[in-house]
Amino acid sequence: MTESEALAAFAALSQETRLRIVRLLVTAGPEGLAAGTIAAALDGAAASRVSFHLASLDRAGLIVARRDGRSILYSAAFPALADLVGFLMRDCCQGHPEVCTPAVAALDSCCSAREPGRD
Amino acid sequence: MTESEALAAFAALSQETRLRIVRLLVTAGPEGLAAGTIAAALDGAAASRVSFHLASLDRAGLIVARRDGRSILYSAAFPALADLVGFLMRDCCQGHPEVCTPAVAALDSCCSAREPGRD
DNA sequence: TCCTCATTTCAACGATTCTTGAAATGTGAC
DNA sequence: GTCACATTTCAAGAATCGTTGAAATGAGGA
Repeated sequence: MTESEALAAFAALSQETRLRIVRLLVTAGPEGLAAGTIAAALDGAAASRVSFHLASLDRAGLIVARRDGRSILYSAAFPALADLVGFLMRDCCQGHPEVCTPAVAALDSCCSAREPGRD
Repeated sequence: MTESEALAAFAALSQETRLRIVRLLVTAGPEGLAAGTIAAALDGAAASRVSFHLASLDRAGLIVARRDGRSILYSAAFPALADLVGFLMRDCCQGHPEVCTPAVAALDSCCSAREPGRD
């Protein structure tokens, strides 16, 4: 994870609609949700608006898209989220790395193996 | 951590200068660094510019300020960072919470006890 | 008290971002 | 092939944010 990638990721998460989408997809799990389902979950937000934000999250690498019939399913990019946490917390426990480092590593390995789709 | 607080935190982290400041303070540990030291570490950025971003990070709750003589020392707000991670990753491991939940909890407890200053 | 140093506040300009509605694309059903 | 549906693309307007330099604040030393 480079600084540019982290900046793009944080910028993506700093917008209300996008943060809600990411959290929705994080709890939805690897299966993901269709764009229309996401729009419906967001107080029936306009399709173009949701699409704009989904594209933004995809560009930031935080979500992954795959087509399923007429729908497009979006799911959280768990490895990217774990990387982002690692980027932010790296070296956070000066003098007590035995506490923090394993936690970051656990988050990373927890999520890195759980991505569906493109391998 | 509310959604508003998380949004403010991510917005704060989505700016290059601010992200560098936070990472600098995360690696600096609980002692923190003076505003002038931070400015010097940022390619000698203008004092007003650094001050603007420090104020922004402070408002977002990501850093803590304390006066030390003529200097003002800033340090990372480790508990807030851990909370932010928890907010983002909550319920991330559908079906395998035994991996992710302890990692989030470890990050949280790792950092929650290590804050200097205002108690 | 006066001076110097560290930092913050202020005002103004330039740049980027979000929303909306209409039109276009791509997919499956008849 | 045509229709209906799900989603994306496009253009335009309103709002928010970052940088800069100058002036103000606050703290310590002579």
